[in-house]
Amino acid sequence: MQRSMAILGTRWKPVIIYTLRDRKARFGQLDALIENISRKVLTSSLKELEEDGVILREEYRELPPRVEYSLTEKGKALIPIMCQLAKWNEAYYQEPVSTELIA
Amino acid sequence: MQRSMAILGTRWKPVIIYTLRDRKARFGQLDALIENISRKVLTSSLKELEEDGVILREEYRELPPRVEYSLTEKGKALIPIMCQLAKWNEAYYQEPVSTELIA
DNA sequence: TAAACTAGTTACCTTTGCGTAACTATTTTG
DNA sequence: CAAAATAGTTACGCAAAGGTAACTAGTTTA
Repeated sequence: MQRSMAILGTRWKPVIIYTLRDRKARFGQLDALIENISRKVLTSSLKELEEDGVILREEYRELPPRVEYSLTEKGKALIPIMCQLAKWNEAYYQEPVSTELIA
Repeated sequence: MQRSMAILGTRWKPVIIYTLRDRKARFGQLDALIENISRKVLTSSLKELEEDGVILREEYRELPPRVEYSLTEKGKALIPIMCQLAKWNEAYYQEPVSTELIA
């Protein structure tokens, strides 16, 4: 469990994986699809998830450049888990104790 | 998903929930069961998870004092998810890229 | 020639997460 | 009287996570 958390235990990485559950996506698409994430965190999270074998980065040497991100087999194995995590909140949602805004 | 991550998106909270999947536990037990966690992070994580309705804190006014932590219904709903997350690592384990030690 | 598009990078800063170690309060036990 | 046990708290500090804004490079389009 601790090793899983060493890979996934941040606010944004599970959101990125969840967003890639049913599509490949380009950098700019991820930036647009995921509300509130900054490009900087997106860049570094993608890089680390690639190093950890969860996502695949494919660079097409075209003009303008195109880079597509998708889940590896290891990453795809997380899809049902991420979906359950997303549903968990919907089922048990309560107003946050601290007034912390989340879009 | 972002709301789920606002509650769970840290390295230790999922580990705490996983540890409580099949038992109530006292503070000192959790401290002993979870390798490498510090008492300080344990304290603050337990407090926040209680505020978020995931765990229940029961204080028995005895001597010496006894406090038991367990999962609420909302927390119990996470048990299968946490178990799958733990298994995910075992199935897809590879040597970490960065030499980051995890017990 | 200037603007737009893509996929970032860079600099700078703030906040959160986490660690270590020492300390507290209360009562029982030796 | 001192030590042990329980459940923390407190002080201090470091590193990682995260945010904002400006900038880069190469090419296509107006």
